[in-house]
Amino acid sequence: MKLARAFYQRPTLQVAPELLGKFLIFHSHQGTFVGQINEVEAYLGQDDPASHAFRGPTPRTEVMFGEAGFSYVYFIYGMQYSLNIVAETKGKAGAVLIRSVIPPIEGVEIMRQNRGGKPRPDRELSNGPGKLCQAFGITREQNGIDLTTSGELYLEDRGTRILTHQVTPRIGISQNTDKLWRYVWQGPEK
DNA sequence: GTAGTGATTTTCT
DNA sequence: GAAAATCACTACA
Repeated sequence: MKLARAFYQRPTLQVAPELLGKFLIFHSHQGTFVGQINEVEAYLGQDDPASHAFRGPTPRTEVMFGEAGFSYVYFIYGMQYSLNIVAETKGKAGAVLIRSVIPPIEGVEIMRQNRGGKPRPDRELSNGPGKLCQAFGITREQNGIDLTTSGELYLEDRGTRILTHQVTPRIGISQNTDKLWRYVWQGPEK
């Protein structure tokens, strides 16, 4: 079932690990994409220098200060988009970066086309924040979507049980790297 | 398998 | 003007 507002309206560090194993679903004009989340990172606000929201709200980050359960999509390194899910309550910044969805469940052929049409193993399609957005066709048009009311983009719990997951420092940042706010799930049993 | 580096644009200082 | 929550390609082992 679709995750409700209450799931997101909790501390970011609590929401982040619970997103592991959930399904990311996106109905675009291209078709339907589904993937299972297996890697996330938590980004706070005032207490996290690595967060975009650290210096207070700006036009880019205002959605992180808004209601929980919204999407936050930003452009980075002149090349790629990244998808976040806003947590915490209204007025308090916090978001969870969706780093990876493995395996791609639905729309795999369209994902491969979006990723350049080159022959790649499935796990190469969406095992990174930039790759996942490219595969799903997510851009800033998907910024600020309410995941609890939208029929376009949302998260779903299909009853997956997470037995164990790893906790490590976050990737690609240069500040606050001593915090273990990256959560990695080994994925479904093979 | 690992290591090094260029691409390219949004955003804030 | 500088830095950035990344990726792909190349070289080499």
